[in-house]
Amino acid sequence: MTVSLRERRRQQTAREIQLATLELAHQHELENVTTEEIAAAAGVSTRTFFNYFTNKEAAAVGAPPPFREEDKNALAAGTGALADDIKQFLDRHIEDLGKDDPIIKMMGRVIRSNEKASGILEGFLKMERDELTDCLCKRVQNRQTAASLAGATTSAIGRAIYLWNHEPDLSLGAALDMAWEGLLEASVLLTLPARD
Amino acid sequence: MTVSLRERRRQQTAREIQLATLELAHQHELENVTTEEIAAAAGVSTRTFFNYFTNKEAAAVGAPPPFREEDKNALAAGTGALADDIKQFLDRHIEDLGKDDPIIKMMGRVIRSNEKASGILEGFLKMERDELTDCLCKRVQNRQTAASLAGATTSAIGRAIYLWNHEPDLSLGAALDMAWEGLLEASVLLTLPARD
DNA sequence: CTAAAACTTTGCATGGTGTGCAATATTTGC
DNA sequence: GCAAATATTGCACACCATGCAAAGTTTTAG
Repeated sequence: MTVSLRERRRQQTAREIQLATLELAHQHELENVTTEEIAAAAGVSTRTFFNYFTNKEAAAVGAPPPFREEDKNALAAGTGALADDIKQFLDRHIEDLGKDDPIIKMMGRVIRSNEKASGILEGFLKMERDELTDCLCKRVQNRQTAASLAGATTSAIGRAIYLWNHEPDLSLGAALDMAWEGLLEASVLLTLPARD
Repeated sequence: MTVSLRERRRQQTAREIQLATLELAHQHELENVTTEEIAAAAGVSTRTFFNYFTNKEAAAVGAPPPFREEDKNALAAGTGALADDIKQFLDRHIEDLGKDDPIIKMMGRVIRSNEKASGILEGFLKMERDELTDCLCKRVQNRQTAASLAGATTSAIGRAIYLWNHEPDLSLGAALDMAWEGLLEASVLLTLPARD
């Protein structure tokens, strides 16, 4: 077997704790929920809760799905227009995110109302941004350019999730398309010499 | 007088607490410093510390200088190329930031090693981003475009501060120029139909 | 100038947070 | 099965953050 029973149980417990955290946070706001309540809801001791997550905000955020190696390689080695290759990369990643649909929706609410949680997410996003910057450095020479592209790209994901959370009838993919259009139009405007 | 004695003393105390926090954090890492130590170093009681800031991370971040109303108005009403008007806006803001030079340098270190602190800063930055988005909505029709521009702009500030913190011989203004160049080049690359 | 109103500082009590440690229980590889 | 590795748990402890009430300071107005 590829993963041991132990490993699977660990993942399982971590997920149960995250779900318990998000559900309680959804009902009472995370700040009004104690770690004790979360642990009880997840069926573990308080101490075990802290063996999995250092605090309830980290439990709410969990471990966001990472970029796929294959997608990163495809982006770094791509030969199409840069914008198209990045968009394809984003589409693939958004697809992965969509699989955790309910978790992400609940998380969105928590993060908008909890600074500590948003800081923890920001930490993950920063790592992703750096990862993407390194990857894009293989397509563009200047590191600042790569960093700017990576920043624009990850914040498009952020805006897409925001839109999707606030517009009930929008699919995650459609929200990404809107955010992406906005990014492309912004790029055009920034390169324009004179006003509209 | 424009501000009362009370108000001036409040600002003063807040600043003393922030400085005490940053100095202690600089020596021992913020997480190893207790609120009690910070309060003692700032010459106030622990309870008073909490009357000013809800936690030590907030004390480290303090209250970042806001955008100037005049600059926002100039940007919203500007008639030059959008890129030029935004750059001018940024230059003015960076000038304000430069006035708190030592504070920002110390803060940078704290924020890079403390998730809670970076979440609090992220909260301020989000407010600035939203402010800028509203402002740019007067120059561009599509809100997603404005949001994308605002995101790219504020993250250029972030990258400039990062560069300035890591390259000893770089002025804050020069760092902004580098980050800005990166953004412009990224914009060109995103609008290019085929590969370089 | 003074007295009441408004606000600030402080100590104390209290309950939640997060870690180290040691005992107990479970899984794994042999 | 059994020993090694890993997980879970209770307990103790230090720190964090808030409410409250008493004491002190600044402001305002007569």
